[in-house]
Amino acid sequence: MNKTSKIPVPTIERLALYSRPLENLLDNGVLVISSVKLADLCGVNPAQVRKDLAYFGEFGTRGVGYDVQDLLKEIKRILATDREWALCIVGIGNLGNALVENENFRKRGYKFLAAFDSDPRKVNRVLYCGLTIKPASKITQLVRELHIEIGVIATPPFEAQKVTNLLIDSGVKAILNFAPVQVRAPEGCLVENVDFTVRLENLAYHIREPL
Amino acid sequence: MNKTSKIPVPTIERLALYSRPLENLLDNGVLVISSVKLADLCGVNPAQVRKDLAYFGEFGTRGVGYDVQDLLKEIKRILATDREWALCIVGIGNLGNALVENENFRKRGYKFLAAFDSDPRKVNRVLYCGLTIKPASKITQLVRELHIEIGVIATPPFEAQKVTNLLIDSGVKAILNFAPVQVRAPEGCLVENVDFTVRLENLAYHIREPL
DNA sequence: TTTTGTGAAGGAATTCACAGCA
DNA sequence: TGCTGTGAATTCCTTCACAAAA
Repeated sequence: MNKTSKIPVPTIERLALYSRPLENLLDNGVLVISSVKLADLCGVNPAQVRKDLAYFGEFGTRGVGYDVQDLLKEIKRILATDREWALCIVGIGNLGNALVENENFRKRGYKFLAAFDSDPRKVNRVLYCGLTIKPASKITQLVRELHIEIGVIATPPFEAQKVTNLLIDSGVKAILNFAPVQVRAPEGCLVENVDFTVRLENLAYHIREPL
Repeated sequence: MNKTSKIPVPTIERLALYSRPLENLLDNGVLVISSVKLADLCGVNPAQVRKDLAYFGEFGTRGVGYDVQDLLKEIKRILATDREWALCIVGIGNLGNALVENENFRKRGYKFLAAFDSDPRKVNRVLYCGLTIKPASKITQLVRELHIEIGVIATPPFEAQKVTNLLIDSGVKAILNFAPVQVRAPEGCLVENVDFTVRLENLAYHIREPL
């Protein structure tokens, strides 16, 4: 039975959310958790938790709850975070540097195998994580050689679309874009645009004086 | 007529999205834009654009479209980005530094007035943007003195909830949290959790080999 | 009894399709 | 004619409420 095609996007986002407290519970030796408790930890409705999980199988035991370790393993399997992913980053400014050095990515299996910048003054600099910054002209070659699957963009906005196209032509399957423009992907390639100012504007709207 | 209470959250997010290409259009001397073209630039449905805008008034001209300058002004008024917002940041690691130095925030009126870190080695360091890092013990005092409205958190995860509580007690109205934990806000205070790894896991799910 | 898994109900957001106006 | 503004239809997601199972 393949239900994959009808799974709501928000469900996927929440699976990632559920895995965070589950990791803590596992570390703290908690063996079993109910949908009510997990929901509470994540700030969602308990029925939501059960329904989200039920899309993928029957992971719980009625009258008992979910085995923490099993559930975490299942979620990781579903999200494919039980394996390593090959990433590259383009644009090593303050933000790009913070991303490439970020331990959270590494801990979850997201490994940066290459870092690019178009600024000749940055090329050949060695990053704290050990990577050497390569010129943007090497993107296609290295993405192919290293089998990079996800490209992270932290360039200035005016370069972001060009870099996106280049990465996609080179074979990456998805783009995580931090440049403050909406980049477009040709069909078949996935793009996530992360714009911090959009989040701030959202907050500002809700706390501002009413119109 | 106050429709504010029934406005969908996604509508607010999209208003921020619409404003980006509108700024470009304005810079390029484009005077008028149709919902179809704006929708195309943002990757949404044209009816969506019209409906979103219609929640707040009648900004367009039938048969013509929307005046770019007027529309942008209206959106900025709605989102309250036609004024300045006082921010502080807690946690000056790589990411915190990248955020506080980020020109995009400044350009949109989000001004960091204070930066905090609990690491004594960082305290008193002067940042590129001119701010001096203050000890976390000064949070309450400075947030009050500077009338800081939004707190940005870029601490390690285990400190994030404590810092959240402190900021809220000190009077901030909203929190933008970059620490990879879901922080909880007591009632009345707004929190946005931005977790990059959640975005990556979302991408990974969609490009992985099917289960 | 407790808690899952799930059909049904309810609610929310998107898209359609067209009336209304320039 | 061309494009907005909007009720109606549709789609999508969440929550309820309870049967089934341990």
